[in-house]
Amino acid sequence: MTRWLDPDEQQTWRDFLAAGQLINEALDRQLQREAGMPHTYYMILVALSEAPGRSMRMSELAARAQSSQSRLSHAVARLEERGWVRRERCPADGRGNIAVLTDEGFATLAATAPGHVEEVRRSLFDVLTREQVRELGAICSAVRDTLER
Amino acid sequence: MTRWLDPDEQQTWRDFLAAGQLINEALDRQLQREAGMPHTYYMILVALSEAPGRSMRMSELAARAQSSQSRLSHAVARLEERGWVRRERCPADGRGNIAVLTDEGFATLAATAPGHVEEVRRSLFDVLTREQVRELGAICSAVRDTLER
DNA sequence: TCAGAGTACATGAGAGTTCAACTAAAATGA
DNA sequence: TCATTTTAGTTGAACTCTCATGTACTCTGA
Repeated sequence: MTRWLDPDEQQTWRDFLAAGQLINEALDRQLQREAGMPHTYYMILVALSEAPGRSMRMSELAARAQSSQSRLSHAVARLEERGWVRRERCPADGRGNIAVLTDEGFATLAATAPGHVEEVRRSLFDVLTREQVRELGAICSAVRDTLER
Repeated sequence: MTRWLDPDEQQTWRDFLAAGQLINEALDRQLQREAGMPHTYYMILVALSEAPGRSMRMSELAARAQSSQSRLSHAVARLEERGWVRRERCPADGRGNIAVLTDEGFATLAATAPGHVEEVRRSLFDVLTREQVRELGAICSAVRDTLER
């Protein structure tokens, strides 16, 4: 038997979907405007910028940037065209590729980060109380732990 | 001055993004598998199914299904090809179009809903305590109220 | 009553995503 | 050692989304 959502759950679910979408749209619009890239590309640059040598194997990068391999592959191809990332063959594993954040890529990131953080605050943190932020953290981390296997 | 995220906020933000994406991916995969449509299309069918006469003006439908007008227009075109939705001219306003859920569309929805709800529970509600669900509801509704203007 | 502004929706191009191949290089193991 | 399997990554096609633009209709006010 299907366990349908009761009215409260329905409401929560719809608010959850709406909130998530509103935030993602705000992020995408802001980054598209300021840096001409979608949020998924931004996450890739961030992940690279935090890696030692600002470089990472493609598959690890996909995991860190929450991207599928295929998506990452296409995305890095675009980022490479813009000169923000470069690909090198992996010496240790002939199958591997290493994505490297270029200086230009890093500069773009540095220039874009403040506006992005501002948008993140505006759309999420400024809306919530400290307590709610804490709760949200616990909730999302629980979801993540469960769904990430 | 940029108000950077402190480490806790960083963690919350990343968990938030990851959780949202995991849930959306789970939804999309499930619906693609079971009904051959993305979640956005499903939301359109749901909105229509709840409207009087299972029909709605395009612009109102866009609002209810959290879609841009353009996206909705493309989506309804596809749904029409599959015979799940039909478009009629609006008698009261020559500019308007009315989207109508067909019987086939309704049947598809009815057939798909149980599996979808199951997925929603698996990815969100079953993961959280009652209390967390309550908190999440308040949080998302606050975000929604703020970002929807 | 009619010109101009605004609204409703569609459409086409460009960009991103997904999915299913496909290539090439390890790893496995008999 | 060699055939098989697994892993890493890319690619192309089909699809969706966004953005800008276009078309048709309605509303407004002089």
